[in-house]
Amino acid sequence: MTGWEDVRTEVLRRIRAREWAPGAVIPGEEALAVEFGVARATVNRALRDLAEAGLLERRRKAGTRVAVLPVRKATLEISIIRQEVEARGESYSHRVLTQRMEVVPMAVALRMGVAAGMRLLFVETLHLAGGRPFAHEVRWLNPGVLPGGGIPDFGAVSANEWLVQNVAYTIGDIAFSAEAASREEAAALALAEGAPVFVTERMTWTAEAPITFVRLLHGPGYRLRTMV
Amino acid sequence: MTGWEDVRTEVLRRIRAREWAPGAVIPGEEALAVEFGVARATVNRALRDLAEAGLLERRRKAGTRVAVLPVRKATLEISIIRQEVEARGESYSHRVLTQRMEVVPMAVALRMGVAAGMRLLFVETLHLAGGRPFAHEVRWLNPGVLPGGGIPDFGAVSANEWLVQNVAYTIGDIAFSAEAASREEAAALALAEGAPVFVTERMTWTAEAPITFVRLLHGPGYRLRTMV
DNA sequence: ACTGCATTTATGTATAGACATAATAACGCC
DNA sequence: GGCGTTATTATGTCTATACATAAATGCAGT
Repeated sequence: MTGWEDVRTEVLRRIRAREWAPGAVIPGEEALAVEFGVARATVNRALRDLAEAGLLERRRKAGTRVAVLPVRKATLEISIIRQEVEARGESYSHRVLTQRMEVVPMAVALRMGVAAGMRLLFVETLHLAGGRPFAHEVRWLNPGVLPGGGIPDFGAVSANEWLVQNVAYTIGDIAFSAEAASREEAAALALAEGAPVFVTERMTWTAEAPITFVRLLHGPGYRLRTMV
Repeated sequence: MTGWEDVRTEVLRRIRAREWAPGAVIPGEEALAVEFGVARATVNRALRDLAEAGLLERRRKAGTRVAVLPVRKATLEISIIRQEVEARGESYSHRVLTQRMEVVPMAVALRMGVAAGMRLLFVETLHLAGGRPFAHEVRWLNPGVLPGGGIPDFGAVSANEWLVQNVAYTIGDIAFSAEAASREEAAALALAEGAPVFVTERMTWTAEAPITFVRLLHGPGYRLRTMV
């Protein structure tokens, strides 16, 4: 009955009820531990959790205070396209439209942090849900990171899925935006030119080298949702 | 030198190096604790952290295994528009275009979980960065949750900021999409009709009642970024 | 074989005590 | 008063131990 989640619930209640006002310092861990009749470590676990959620701000010596402007942190699950399609109950397939070594455009070279004029593997893929275009993907891939040296067969497994399973786990960053579809993009997705598309751009690194830059387009109707 | 973060680093290295293959069960906490010369609680902290990141899957009794398809979890910081504008070094201002009690459209009533035909407070706001339109906001607000009963002055503080600071902390969900701007939306944002707009829709609840439904539009050039 | 119960086991969590660390606050010096 | 040094203090983390809990496994009885 007195686990760290109970402590978190009670602290959350006090924040919501404004018993502890935004910006105010709340009692120390020691004091709360005594009050709730638990160990300090238990209070610590609860407060740390709330701090990670952005509701509390903690600093050594300064104590813990209720966040004035709680930065809401939403968590997105970036799933593999096949999973996403299959979760909708549709059958997934994909077609590789282009696959060749190509000189990277300046814009991509800058984002990937490689020298301008460098040749990287360029892969263009159309993802289909139930036979209809679902997403259009353009990807630049650093062949240096591919294990075995050879270029895998992206016709069998999609590039993203292959990378996730075969290249070391990575760090990266993602950006979302809305753009008007270019002529080529519109054609691939069976849309009118200039139609609004949802753009996901993902840059991925290992500790040392850039792995891949992906630009993924979804047509109208696509929604990216946060988890609860 | 042997903190939980060191343990996490080493475990992460083994996953990346495929010393522990995806899907494979890794040694138990006890064994790792002995190997690393730390307490089991320290190993637990490290493994729990990696599990939260989606790289490990843990089940009681079954043990800990390396995730086969690691669902990448990206975290977004949903900041207040004023902060976002000021972070760009531009001056923020906003204009309330409409504010009145209005019968909710069916679509909004369904999402908010209120009865069709109910009257809610409707607020339409234009957010400006450096005097230029930055975002267009449409909001339905449940007046029942407003403390004091009166309707606040959204001309002075923006609705979002006021709510964050004055209403109890809440739960909600967010969805993003790309749409074509309607005639009215385009006019508000000084865009051509049909231009692609980045749409953020946010639904917020307290434990009991719906608080607000927001539809926020950003014009071309807007990018939503994840944190590292 | 099959079903249901008991056993075993790995993770989940709680605890008291200790030391580490960062940052404020207090002090003393010029 | 202003500035640098030291003391204080709240959080951060580690340890050892204990018990809780979920779930897979094995056993027994039908």
